[in-house]
Amino acid sequence: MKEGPDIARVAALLGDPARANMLTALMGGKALTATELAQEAGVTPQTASSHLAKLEAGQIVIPRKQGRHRYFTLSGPDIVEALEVMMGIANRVGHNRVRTGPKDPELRRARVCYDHLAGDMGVALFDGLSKRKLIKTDLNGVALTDAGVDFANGFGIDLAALRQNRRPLCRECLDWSARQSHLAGSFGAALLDRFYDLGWARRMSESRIVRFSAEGEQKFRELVGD
Amino acid sequence: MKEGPDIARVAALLGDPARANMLTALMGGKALTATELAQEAGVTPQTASSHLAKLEAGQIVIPRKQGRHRYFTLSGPDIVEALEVMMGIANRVGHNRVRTGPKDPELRRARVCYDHLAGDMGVALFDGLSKRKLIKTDLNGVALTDAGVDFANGFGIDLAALRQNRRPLCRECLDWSARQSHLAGSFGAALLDRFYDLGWARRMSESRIVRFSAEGEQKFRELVGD
DNA sequence: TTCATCATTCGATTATCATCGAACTATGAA
DNA sequence: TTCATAGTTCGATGATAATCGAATGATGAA
Repeated sequence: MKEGPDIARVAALLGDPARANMLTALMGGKALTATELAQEAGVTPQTASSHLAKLEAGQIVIPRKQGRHRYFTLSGPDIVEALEVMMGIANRVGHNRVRTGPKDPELRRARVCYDHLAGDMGVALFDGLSKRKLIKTDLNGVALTDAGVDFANGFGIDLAALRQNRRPLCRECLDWSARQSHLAGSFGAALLDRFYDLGWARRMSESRIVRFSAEGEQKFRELVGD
Repeated sequence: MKEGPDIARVAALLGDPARANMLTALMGGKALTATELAQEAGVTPQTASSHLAKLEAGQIVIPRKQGRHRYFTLSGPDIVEALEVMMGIANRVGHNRVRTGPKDPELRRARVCYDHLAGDMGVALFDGLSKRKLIKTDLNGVALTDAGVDFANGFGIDLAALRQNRRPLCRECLDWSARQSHLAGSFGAALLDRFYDLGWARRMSESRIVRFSAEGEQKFRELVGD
């Protein structure tokens, strides 16, 4: 006992409902102000301020001052990873929130998972790219095929730039709502960016929902080979 | 807000020091009894029982009754993953436990990370296999090379059997003590098993420490090309 | 059966912490 | 300057939950 790093301190910081709501909101990838986070968490600004001070002291979030606002972001990809894993666990053991709001169906359909597409359409994307043999999955994980490289270039994705990053190009990410994998990694993020740029989809404000336009969805269906 | 699975409930279960200590102990891979876990956590049996009831209700651990003992194990690999990620975060932000016991140096040298080798020697293994080009790391992660496959067969590892499993063969796992990657996945686990079988090393009881014999260490050094 | 050990339940205590009202500071706009 | 908004600090309140002593049930050993 008394071995190693202190998990409890980190876990306790994620273990309060108000803080968990804030962090989940920050998984959207956008920096949010203290008041926005207070609303997300459903608490008063005073309470939110106290929570944010704790999260900041624990180096879970990083504040950035701009004018009279303070914008908060998650302190690193490891935080995202931790939240993702815990969502997977919570989903597996059936720890869903008591009230599932009206936004729930849309969320399960298409949402942003920090920077890539998740939900049913995220899973469809993964399956579609696999079926078209643009990505392949083996025991070592997911990888882009030669055909996939050609596709990426044709689709307007600069693979060379992505490779600059230390981050893996392709990564599986367990989708808590669909119980299947969707595509993460820098390639997954780049795909979603292209969907935005092409006008196929856009982020709903104040939410993780990704809404596709009619044409956008049709193009998407063609892409995944439906 | 009010979207998705309830992270907070899971995180709160991991967020108590006593429970975190218990779970860390279970990362050793062995099933432990309630009293053993009470000792690990540094609390009385009554308190431990209360914690274990909570963990069981939250499906974080699974009890198995045997005689008058109750043996507990982690409920799935996702729990291990969550604990690992949180250790990484805790280490990054410097949340180490206040008292670092006398076992600390040995732990940092060689310990079991659920089922594979971690610590300095775990990192040395990863580096050694890379240098000998038995494994390779690219943007898609770690993979066994052709030479690596030959090596595994010669070393007494049944890759065909490992492939039965859905689990990835090779996986990087961030070592919290060395701040570098060591080798996880079913191949990583199989390697450690062989070290045990060959008598190179053995598990210390009541701890995650892996202790190498003198000859064992020498063989290990040859293996990693020192 | 009798005894010892493992584990749980109950009850009481204690400490921690989330919460919010009120007051205060800081920044920007008019 | 004056006003409005963003955010924090302080203090009080209330609820939750961790802890352990004592008692109870359950299993195996003698």
